[in-house]
Amino acid sequence: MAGLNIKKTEEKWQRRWKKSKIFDAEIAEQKGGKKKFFLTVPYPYTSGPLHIGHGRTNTIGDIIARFKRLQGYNVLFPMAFHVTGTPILAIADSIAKGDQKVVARYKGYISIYEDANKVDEIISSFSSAERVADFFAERISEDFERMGYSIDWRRKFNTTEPMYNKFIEWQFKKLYDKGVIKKGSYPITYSIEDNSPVGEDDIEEGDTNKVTIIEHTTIKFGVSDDTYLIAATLRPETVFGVTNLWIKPTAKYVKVAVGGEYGIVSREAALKLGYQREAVEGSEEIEGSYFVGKNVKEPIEGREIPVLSAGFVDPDVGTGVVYSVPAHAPYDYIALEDVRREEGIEIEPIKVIDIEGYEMPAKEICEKMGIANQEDARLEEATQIIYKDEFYRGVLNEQCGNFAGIKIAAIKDEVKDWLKGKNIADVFYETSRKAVTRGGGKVIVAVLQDQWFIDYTPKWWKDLGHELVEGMTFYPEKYKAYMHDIIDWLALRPCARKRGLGTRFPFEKEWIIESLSDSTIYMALYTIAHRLRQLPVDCLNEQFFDYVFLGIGSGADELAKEMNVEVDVLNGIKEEFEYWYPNDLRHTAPPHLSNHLVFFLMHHAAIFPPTRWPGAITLNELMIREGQKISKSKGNVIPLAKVSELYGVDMFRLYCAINADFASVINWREQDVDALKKRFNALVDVFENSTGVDVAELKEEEFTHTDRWLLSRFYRRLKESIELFEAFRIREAGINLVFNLLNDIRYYERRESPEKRRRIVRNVIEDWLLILSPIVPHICEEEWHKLHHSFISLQSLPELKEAFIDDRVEREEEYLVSLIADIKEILKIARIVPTKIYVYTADADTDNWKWEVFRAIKDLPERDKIKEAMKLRKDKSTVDFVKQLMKSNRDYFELNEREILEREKAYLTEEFGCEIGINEEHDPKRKKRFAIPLKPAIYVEG
RNA sequence: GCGGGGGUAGCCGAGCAUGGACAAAGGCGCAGGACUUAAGAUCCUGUUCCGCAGGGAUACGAGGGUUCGAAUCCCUCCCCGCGCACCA
Repeated sequence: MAGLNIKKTEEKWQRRWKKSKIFDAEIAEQKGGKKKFFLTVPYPYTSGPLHIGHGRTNTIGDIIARFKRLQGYNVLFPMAFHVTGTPILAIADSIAKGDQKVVARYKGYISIYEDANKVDEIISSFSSAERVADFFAERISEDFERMGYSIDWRRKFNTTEPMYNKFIEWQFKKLYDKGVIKKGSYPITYSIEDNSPVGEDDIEEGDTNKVTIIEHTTIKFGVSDDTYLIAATLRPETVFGVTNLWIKPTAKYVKVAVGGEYGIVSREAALKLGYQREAVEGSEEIEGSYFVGKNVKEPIEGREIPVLSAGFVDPDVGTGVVYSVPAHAPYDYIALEDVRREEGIEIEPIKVIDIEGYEMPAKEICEKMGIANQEDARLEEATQIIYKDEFYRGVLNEQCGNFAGIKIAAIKDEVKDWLKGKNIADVFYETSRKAVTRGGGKVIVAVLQDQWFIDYTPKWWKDLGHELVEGMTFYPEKYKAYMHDIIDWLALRPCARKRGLGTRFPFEKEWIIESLSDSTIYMALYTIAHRLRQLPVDCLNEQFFDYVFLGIGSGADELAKEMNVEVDVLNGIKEEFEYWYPNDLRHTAPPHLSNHLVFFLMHHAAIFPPTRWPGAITLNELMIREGQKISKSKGNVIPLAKVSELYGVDMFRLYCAINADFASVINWREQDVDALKKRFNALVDVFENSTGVDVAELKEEEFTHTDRWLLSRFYRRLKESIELFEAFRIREAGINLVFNLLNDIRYYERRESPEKRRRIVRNVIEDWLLILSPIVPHICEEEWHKLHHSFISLQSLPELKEAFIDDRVEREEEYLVSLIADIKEILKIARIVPTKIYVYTADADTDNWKWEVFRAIKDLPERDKIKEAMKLRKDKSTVDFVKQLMKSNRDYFELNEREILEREKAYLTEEFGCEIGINEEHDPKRKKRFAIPLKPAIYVEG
């Protein structure tokens, strides 16, 4: 390693890059200016330190940014910080309250960056959310500098500062004008005890066993003129076949007032209903048994049906009242069988769904599965089977009036709407399973009445979204189709909350814009953020952004006057936006697809004209460590801040680039890291050993075959790598540039000598360093400076010396390698110590015909080859030859085998330690005839 | 349930889109050798089975199919991750 201190080298270049401001992106001069490239990765959320997992996406982003610079683009790669939302606030609150767990965790985080004696002082400042955010934003930006990222830091901002608020307000006004900001009710999982919405993280086992919201339909069954038993169902279309109600006799029921009517539901359901509908009042409690034996009026035709008792009814699921459709519901069928046996009540099932393969579906499935009582757990399974079969294949029959003859899948919602329209049915939300919060509070579904949301359903919007996606590049490509699906699926999205940090909702100030909704088009702000800083924040009103981003309004002069700024300043801002936008590439991770990315795309589609739509999205999978997810609960987090010290930044970057393709998860394994480190060190050695060589020693006319071979490999690999880079196939490019080239060099060195290797590497090192510099910029910068007084980070790709790419030279070497392998194979199997090795080429005097035949049939399909060959030379040995030829699967490529062998005779002699005979007459075992073109016959004497 | 991705040698992991050169890249591990006083590092060789001549057999989750030919295409089955919204 020649004493190169990697860590110091990295720091040195980071310092110099920063000092020389080489990554500050400026608008290129109009004439002869470079093409621009604007690349973004998601801004980090500043609730704590980042770890190596976050490092992958950002590193890939930087590699792309650097590659684009190398390609001659004027690159803008900015960064900002995300602060919006509840987590940072929650952390600050916990620390303020003295929550010891949180305090301990944050002390740990602080001590990653600070001396032990400062920790207490800093943690005490963390009772302010702003301090938390600022502290980590500052540290993260240092981390990023230490990762060698080529970021233009002048444009950084965070999402709670006034400038950003103004920008977000503008965005929401634009959306409001499009009519997609709406207020309405919205079901959500909710904790009664905590009196607040709960997400997956708040629910016990919420991450492993998800709780979703299920929409039930409630149906009213008349007890008297204004009082109803309210049954809940998932299958409202079966209401035509109802024969009775089920109720749990031992459960408590409550009469509640809903509107001007009274409904009877279980006590549990009454409570839930209170969170879902307006003006629900409970009154007296009634024992379930009170209703048993009474009759109620079925709502469609007004039939009188009995209320019966059933054990399977759970008062905490639905309304605690179930209507019975024994023809189609296994539970109902079995319960009714019990009733018949025990009480002698006969009730005929009413069949309402016709489905092939069943006469009476519920009855038949129970008999088939051998289910005989209500306690049988398989009833659930039977229900599922019937439900699915009937949903997809079943058709409503003549019992169902206008709905007869239509598939359930197609008619279900219509039936529901019809029932609602007749004031028979309503909606009741239930959780998909019984759940409690981590604190033990019961989780129910509440309906938020005045929730603001973004309505993504309008057709014009979805159409625009699809159009935008269609015009974009995705890598990996599969995500494009996926994105189309997501756009179709996207519906309503709540966009404001009552709690958290962020921008106040412009139309109702007690709401705060939720954190994903405020991170959709912020890339536009990067283009001008540093310039906006110079304006009073009050200037940043709707007219201002309209003018800068959309070019609309009453004109620059008037606007500038209103803002009290020079027109030039205003137009300078506009010009900068117009230069940089659109965002040419957004690089992020697949988990963002169905949330952030789709909003990013949809909001661009809605707000900006097509010329400002993003160009491409690339996504890399996440990083795991030793096969495990990286998480603080697993205790396997490596902070990004430690990368430099533990592994070296270039090493880390190389690992990120090489270890897995974008589409695969990277596994951070120490074993692999060590292995890569050896390779990396070998690479550095090769560089170090070559930069000192005097260029004057290199005379092209003196290049030998092996020199030319290595040069050919070199330039071929460089050329391939550039193409791979362009296609974002960074892993393959990196492997080519490091592993494969090192192997070529090693091979060369064995054939030649380390001294010659230095010379030849010196000949290509500049191009090599250039193309490798996006991945390992520090070491490349260091080596580059030994040869030039300029930053490699600012260089452009030179014209590749493609003339060195020489198929013939490489084929010749390949030929030699395969010959040596064949000889070794023979020596091994025959266990011979050779005294002399005879090699016979296929063009040796008598066998001249072989090349002719080879040439003649090279382009023919396999099956015609023998026939054609026989036309040329009628002899059985021709058949054998062609068969052999096909088996060996050689490309046709003409080489002068004799010449190669003569040239490499000394090498072969040295390799095998014995005399080599080329095309000599001596052939005691008659091997000569086995020679085929490009594969000589061999005879070993020992 | 909806959507999507996988299963490759002792291990990790390429390749499968465009079927043939795939006994299957690369790395790790293991074995042997060179170098070294030694260790480490580095380099070379080997690492399914059989074969005293460059060959053959079996193999890419399981089972079928298409094909002259399949890790690669089609079907069925088994098994394993992931996302599903108000959460950054």
